[in-house]
Amino acid sequence: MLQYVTPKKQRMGNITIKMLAKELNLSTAAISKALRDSYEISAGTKQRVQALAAKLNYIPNPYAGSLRKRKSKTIAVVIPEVADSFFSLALNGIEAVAIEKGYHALIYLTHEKAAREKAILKDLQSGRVDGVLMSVSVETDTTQHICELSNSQVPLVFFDRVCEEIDTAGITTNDFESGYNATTHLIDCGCKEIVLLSVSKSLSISSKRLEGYRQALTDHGLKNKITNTILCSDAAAKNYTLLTTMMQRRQRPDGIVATVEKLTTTIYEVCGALKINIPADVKVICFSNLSTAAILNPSLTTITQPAFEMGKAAATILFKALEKKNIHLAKESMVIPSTLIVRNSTVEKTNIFVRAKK
Amino acid sequence: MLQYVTPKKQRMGNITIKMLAKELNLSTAAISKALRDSYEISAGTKQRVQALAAKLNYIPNPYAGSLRKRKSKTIAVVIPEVADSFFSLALNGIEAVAIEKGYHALIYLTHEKAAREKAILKDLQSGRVDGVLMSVSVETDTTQHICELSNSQVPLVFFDRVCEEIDTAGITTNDFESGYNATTHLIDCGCKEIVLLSVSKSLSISSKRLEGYRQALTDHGLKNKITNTILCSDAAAKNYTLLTTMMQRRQRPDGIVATVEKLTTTIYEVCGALKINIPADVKVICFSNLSTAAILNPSLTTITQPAFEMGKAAATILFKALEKKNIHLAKESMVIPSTLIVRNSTVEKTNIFVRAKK
DNA sequence: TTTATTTACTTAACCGGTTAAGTAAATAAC
DNA sequence: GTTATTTACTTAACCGGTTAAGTAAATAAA
Repeated sequence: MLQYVTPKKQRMGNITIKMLAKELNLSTAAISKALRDSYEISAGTKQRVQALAAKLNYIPNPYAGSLRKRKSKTIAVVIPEVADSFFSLALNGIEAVAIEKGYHALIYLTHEKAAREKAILKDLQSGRVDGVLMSVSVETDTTQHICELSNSQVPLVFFDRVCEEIDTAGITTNDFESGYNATTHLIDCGCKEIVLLSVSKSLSISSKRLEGYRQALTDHGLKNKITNTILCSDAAAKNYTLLTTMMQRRQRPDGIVATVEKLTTTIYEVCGALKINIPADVKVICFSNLSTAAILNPSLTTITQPAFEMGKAAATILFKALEKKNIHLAKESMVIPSTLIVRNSTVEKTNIFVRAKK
Repeated sequence: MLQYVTPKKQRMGNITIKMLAKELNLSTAAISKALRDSYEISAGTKQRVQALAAKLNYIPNPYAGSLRKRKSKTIAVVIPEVADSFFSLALNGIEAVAIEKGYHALIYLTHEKAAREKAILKDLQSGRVDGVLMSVSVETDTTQHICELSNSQVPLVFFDRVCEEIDTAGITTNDFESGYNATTHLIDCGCKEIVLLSVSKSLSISSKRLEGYRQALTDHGLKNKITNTILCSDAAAKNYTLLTTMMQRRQRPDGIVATVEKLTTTIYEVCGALKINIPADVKVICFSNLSTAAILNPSLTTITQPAFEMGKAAATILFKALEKKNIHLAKESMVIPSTLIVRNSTVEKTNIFVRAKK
């Protein structure tokens, strides 16, 4: 029953409107209109056209329509990488909305390279997409390429890593607060020597999280520690060295705020190698969407961003702009709060396993 | 210096070949040829055309060319989900090759639904893409929609989850062997009551891993245990219940082979809740690409698939087929082996942290 | 009955490129 | 000096749809 009968040799190209027209002795215009259920076509003709189209499995060529209508029904998603919980969840949210709206999503990875980002955005001025969702790369320190995209009438919505110089919508999370809360949590846990690990100086999220961190230290009488930050890189090996040095210095940190997920592994490995106990010797909190945070050794206290929701919100706003004209995108910006989830990397082991939710 | 000077109000649409032609008093054909460096155009004219194109930031409309050339320079990637280490790494590999070849990648998520998969593949018959890379959904139990895509001249390459009824290339890993090795590893570790957790009955990878598991049990005198398998679902909560029941039954398993990554969390949580010690009471090995496997509690023994390489290989083969005609795709199939990485979930804790590689 | 309107189409232009075929002028061959 | 060839283009068709404008026949209004 599940067997598939090989169909008779199919024509080379696909079925076109022209073929339907010839078959039914109608003009291509009539076919086009019949398929779009135009009032100009009689019910009977519509029936015949639609029946034949279904029978021959007619599927319109999307590019022909795109050309004429100057709409591609396609958006671009430009992100630094996809092998990252935050971005893959966000992409998931974006795709969900796109599918629902009948749009297609092109994916582009910058791998944190400004040059790649520039090349991608330049291509996107071609009319290939109706709009762009993006999260800027770590390397991005100029905005000209983004400006040029904006100037060529392509609606753009940022998510997470926004570019504030550009007058458009940005979906962010409460980075300042989160940085503040993460730091305060460590302070509450008794940390005095808190270090912040960043991965960029220019990124909006980095500087906001940093500001939150500094404010928290200031508010809690640790203002003299606010320069306790370390700029990590993209290379895990480099970071391993960097963190090893850090954990061996005279005034060893007793608290770490990691502003990016991928530093988690390195931190755990360095502490493991140096026999530094988490959380007894050093408490660790990470900005992370790792699904395995709860089952790490020890389980990881996180600031968890609403990744899926942010992707969804960004896409929703973009489509709103694509559907209605004259939306001032900048006014559509949103902030969706992150959640601080306390686990064993900042409090003594209780070994409580939380029931999987939903 | 990094300041961006707002450009003079730009024209509505983009620059077209027609505009360049008018400006230079040439035909559109001449412009087109000049831009493609045709021998039919004089050096001087080419210079002028290219200079003006650069000055006005001319970017060709991709859909106009696609329509005429019947090539979209775009491929589709159809995968069950993206928030999964294997697929995001594979996507990464795919994108790397696509970019290099000047192709664009559309991403489609089936969310393991056969209906979504069908709708997507139907759309892809439109000429939207030149080729398709896919990993079938768990629900897929018929092949008609895939046959139809193949029949409409769209080259298709499977990766990981192949569909053997279709005569095309498939990039897989050594699933049988991996199932065999995983099971043998547990047997070597002393397990007698080994259970295999699957997520599908029909998926090629599932059945191969299962066969490997059964062969291993048979080869080691545990043939009577080969029906010790549990079919899990997509819902974490359901699986939690399922596994809780399993771990409470009279003959409790002392070894678990989880054939999918996402079961890891549930297994750890259930064992945690029931105070079952891993690896003392039960040893666990997972098919997984989790970057955090090494820092889990306990660190996780895995069968790690070459995800990035598989994506890369699949894309490479697809592009080969797109560039040269008459490639019999089925003959291009490849098997890239997975790696068994022993960690603390199957052997007594040694608390060795391995240095981050690379 | 005559004119106005509606119905159900067709014609043709258009989207923005590519490319086969044609052509005038310059250069080469005889 | 005449013909053949090459150079450097132009013209026009084409890809596969959409849509503004036109039209013949049927129906409604005057």
